[in-house]
Amino acid sequence: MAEIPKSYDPQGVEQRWYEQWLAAGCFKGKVDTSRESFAVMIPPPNVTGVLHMGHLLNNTLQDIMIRRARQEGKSALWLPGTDHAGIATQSRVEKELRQKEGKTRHDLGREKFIKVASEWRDKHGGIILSQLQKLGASCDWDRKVHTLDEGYSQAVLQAFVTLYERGYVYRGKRMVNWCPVSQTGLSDEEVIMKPTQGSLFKMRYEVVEQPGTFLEISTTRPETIPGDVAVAVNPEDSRYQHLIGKHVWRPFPRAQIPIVGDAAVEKDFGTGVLKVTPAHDRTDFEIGKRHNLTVLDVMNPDGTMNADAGPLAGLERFKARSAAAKLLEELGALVKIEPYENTVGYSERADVPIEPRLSEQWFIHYPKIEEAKRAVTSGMIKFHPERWTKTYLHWLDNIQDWCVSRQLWWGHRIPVWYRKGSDRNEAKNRHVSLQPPSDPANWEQDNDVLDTWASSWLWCLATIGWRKPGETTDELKHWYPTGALATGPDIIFLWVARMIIAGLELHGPEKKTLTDDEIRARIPFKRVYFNGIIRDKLGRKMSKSLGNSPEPLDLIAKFGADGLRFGLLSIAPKGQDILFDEDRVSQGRNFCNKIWNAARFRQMSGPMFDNSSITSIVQRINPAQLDDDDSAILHGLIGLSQATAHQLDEHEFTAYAQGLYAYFWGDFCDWYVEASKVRLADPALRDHCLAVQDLVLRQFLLLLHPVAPFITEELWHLLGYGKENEFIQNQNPSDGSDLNNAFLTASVKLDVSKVADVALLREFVAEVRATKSQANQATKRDSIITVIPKDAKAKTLLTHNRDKLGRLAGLSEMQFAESSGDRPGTVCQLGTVILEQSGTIDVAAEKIRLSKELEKIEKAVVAGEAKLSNETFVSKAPANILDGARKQLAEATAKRDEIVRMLKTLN
RNA sequence: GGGGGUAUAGCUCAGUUGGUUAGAGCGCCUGAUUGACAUUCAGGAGGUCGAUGGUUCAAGUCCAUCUACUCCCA
Repeated sequence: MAEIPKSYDPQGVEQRWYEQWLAAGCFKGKVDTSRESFAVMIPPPNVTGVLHMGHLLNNTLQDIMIRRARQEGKSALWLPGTDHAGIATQSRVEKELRQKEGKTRHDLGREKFIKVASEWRDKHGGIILSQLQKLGASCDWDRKVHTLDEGYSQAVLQAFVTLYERGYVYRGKRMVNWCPVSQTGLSDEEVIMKPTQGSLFKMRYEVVEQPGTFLEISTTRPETIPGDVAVAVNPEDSRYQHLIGKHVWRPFPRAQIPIVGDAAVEKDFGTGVLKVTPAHDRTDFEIGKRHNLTVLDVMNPDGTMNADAGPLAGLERFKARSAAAKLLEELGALVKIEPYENTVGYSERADVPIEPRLSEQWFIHYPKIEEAKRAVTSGMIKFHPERWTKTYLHWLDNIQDWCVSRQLWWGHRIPVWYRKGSDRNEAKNRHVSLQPPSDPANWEQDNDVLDTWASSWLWCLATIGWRKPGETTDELKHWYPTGALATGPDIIFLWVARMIIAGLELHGPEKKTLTDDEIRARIPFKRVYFNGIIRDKLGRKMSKSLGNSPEPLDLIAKFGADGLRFGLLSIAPKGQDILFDEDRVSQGRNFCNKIWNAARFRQMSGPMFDNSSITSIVQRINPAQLDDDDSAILHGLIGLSQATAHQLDEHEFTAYAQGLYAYFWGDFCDWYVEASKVRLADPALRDHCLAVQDLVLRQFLLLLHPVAPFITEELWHLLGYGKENEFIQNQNPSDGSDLNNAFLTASVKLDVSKVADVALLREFVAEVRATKSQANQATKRDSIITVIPKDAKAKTLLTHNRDKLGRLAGLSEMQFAESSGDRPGTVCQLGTVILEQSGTIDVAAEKIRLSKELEKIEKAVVAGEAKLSNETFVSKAPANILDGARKQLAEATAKRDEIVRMLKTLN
C-alpha cells in the first residue's frame, strides 16, 4: 500500500475518483423492483443561471440523501436536468441580438428566433450541471432532461390539453400583471412587491351639477387620469352620499364622468374619494364591472401612453406622470404633491414596475386543492422543517387561478388553434389538441407560450416518462413517488405546491376526488426538505451587483469539495437562512485534513491486516485485552451509527455533521488515539489496539461518506477496506446493529459502564493539565502528582490507567496518599490532585483561583440543598432525578469542603 | 392589514418528549511543537439563555403579553 502523504490534497483525489465512478456507472439509476426505490429529482437550474452558493448547499443535501440510499442498498436515482426559463432566456437572447446585430426578435421572426435561442441554450445551458460534477454530485447524467426536450414538451402540452378537457383551463379577459419590458403577462408569483418612494398627488375635480363644488382626490398615478371613467365614494359616507349619481369633470381630456357609490371605497383612506380607472387597476376593474363602466385603456403594451391618453399620448409612462402633474397644475386642479411610500409590484425578471393590464389570457383553475392540503396535513408528504406547512396551507386557502399564458416565443407554444376570423372566446371555434387541425389553412395557432412553471410542475412525472394520464412506464412505476425533494422555501408556491397538484390530478385516471391511498400513489415526493437561503456575512442576499457572492469553483479549489460540503452542512441551520463566512467553511477542510492524518497515523503505527470486513477486523480484537477506552470508543461508535441513521432519516443534517465531528475529533483523535499510543508501543498489545482503530475508522468512513464522498472513498481503499473496482457507495453503514452482532459472535463484550469511567478519567486529565498550566508546568512531561483518591474504586481506576494518564497529562509519576496534609490541590471527581513543584506557590494567585472556584461550587451546593429540602420535589420527582440530585449534592459538598480546607492551609 | 421566523458567549450557531454545574466552531489571551496532523495540541477568559408575568417539585425548553430584527402574502 502506498504511503499516505502528509496533508490531504483534494484536487487529484477528487478528479480521479469522479472519473472512476463515472466509468463504473456508479450513479446509474437502474429499475430493480427487488429493491426499495429512492429517487431525487434535481430542482432544474435555469439554463441562464450560473452555479451559486445556494446550488452548492442544495445539491450537497441531495447528494447526501442519494448516497446514503445507495449505501443502504436502495435502487437509487438522482435525475439531473435544466429548465428552459422562458422570460429569462428570451431576455438574454434578445439582449445579445440587440447588442451584437442591432436586431429585435421581430426582425428574425419566430422560427429563426427560436433557433437562435436554442443555440444559445446549447452553448450555455449545461454549464451548471458540469460544475456540479466538481462538487461530487452523483447524478445519473445519462438521464439528463431539459424541459424543452421532445418528450417532455409533449407531456407539458398534454397536461394542458387534459386540464382543458377536464374543464380546469379557460380563456378570459382579465387583469394580469403586465411587464412592459418583457411585454408579457406574469403570474402573481413572479411579481415582487417592493416599497417604493413616490409621490401622492392631491387633486380636485369639479362637480358638474354644482359648479364651485370640488371633490378632492388623491392618486399616485396621475398619468392614468385619461383612463378615469368615474369617481367612487362609499355609499355609507355622509360627506358624499348626496353626490352619488351626479358627475365630475375629468380634467383631461375634459369630460363628464359619473360619481358612483361602491362599498370597496374605504371611507378613512385619503379623502374617501377614489378615481376609477378600470383598465389600469385591479380594484377599479372590479368596481367598473359592478357599475357597468367602460374600460378605457390609455396605455400601449410597451408602457407608453396611447392615443386615448389625450395630451399624454406618446409619452413613456413615467414621463407621462410628471407631464400629468404639470398639466393638473396648469388647469388649477392640483392641490399639492407630497412624498409617499407605497408598495409597488415589480417584474421579477425585468425589475421594472408592472402594469395591471387587461388582456386575453389562459388560466388554470387549480384542481385537487383539498387533496393537496390533505397530503401534507396528514403526513403523506412531510415538510422539513415542519413549519413550512403553514405557509403552504395558507397559500392554498387563498389560491387564485393561475395565468399560464406568456406573450413570449421561447417556451411551449399553447396547443390551441382558432378558426380564422371567428370569436376566440367561443369554444366551438377552438381546436385544443397536441395535433394541429386537419385543415390548417382555416386555423391560426395561439401566439403565446406557457409559463415555464407550467412545464416544471410536471418535473417529477415527465422526467421519468409520464406522457399522458393513465399511461405509465417502468421508471414511473418504480420511482414515483420520489423519495425526497430538496429546494428553497422561496419557491414553495411557484414549484412545490404546483408539483403536488399536478401529481394529484394527472398521475392516474381522472377522478373527481381522491382517497388517501390514491393520494399516496399520486404525490410527487414523500418529503420536502427546505434548505435555507445563503446570505453574505452581513445577512444580505448574494447578488452579482453587490459582488458578495464567492465563486463556487474557487471555493472548491480552496477547501476541496468534501471540505466545502462538510463546511456548508455544518453551518446550515435547519431551514434558517445561512450567513456565509469563508472562515467557517475552513472548518470542513480542517476536518478532512484531520481525518487524513488519523488514517496516516494508523498506517504508520503498525502493519495492515485483513480489513476486508467487519468480521475480519473484529476477529483481531482480543476480548482479554479490551480496556476501558476500547469499550468506551466502540460503544460510542455504535451510538454514532444509531444517531446518524436517525438524523439522516429525519433530515437533521447539521446534527449529523456535528455528531461526526465531535466523535472523530474529540473522542477518537484527542483521547482514544492519544491514549492508545502507550499500547501501540507494546508489541503484545499493539495488534489488538490497531484492530479497534481499524474498526472505528472503517465505520466512521461509512458514516461520513454521504457528505464527504471523495476522501472517504480514497481512505477506504488506502486502508484496505475495499477491493479494487468496489466502491464505498455500496457498503451499508447500518445503524450499528451489524457491529453489535459481530461483537456478539466474537465474544467481545463492551462494558457500558466504562463510558462513565472514561469520562471521569478525561475530567481528571483536564484538571491536571489545567493545574499544570497555572503552575507554568504545561510544557513539562515530567510532572509529579500526588492523588488522594476519593474512594477505593477511584484508586483502582487510576491505577489501571496509570500509563495512559502519565502520557496524556504529562506525568512522570503519580503517587497516592491518604490525606493532603496541609497542601493545596485541585479537586476532581476521582479525588484531590496535588502537583509537586520545585518552586514556591504563588499564594495570592492560588487564593484567587480557589476563591473563584469556591464561589461557583457554593452556588451548586446551595441550589442542591434547596432542591432536596423541598418536600414536593422529593415526593414528586422521579427516582433517577432524585438520585442524581443527591449524588450531585454530595459531590459538590465534598468539593466545597476540600476547597475550604485548602484555602485554610494557605492562610 | 394577514401569516411566519428569529432573539443563548465578542461573532456565527447547537441545545428533539421540561430534569446534573447551558455547549460547539471561530475570534481573543496564555502556553506547547524532534515522529499523525500548525489545516495541530493543551489551558484560560467570556453567558442573570431579549423583557415581564404564568404553569410546574423543576423552565433556555411549555403558555401569555411586550420589545427588537427579519421573511412571506395582501
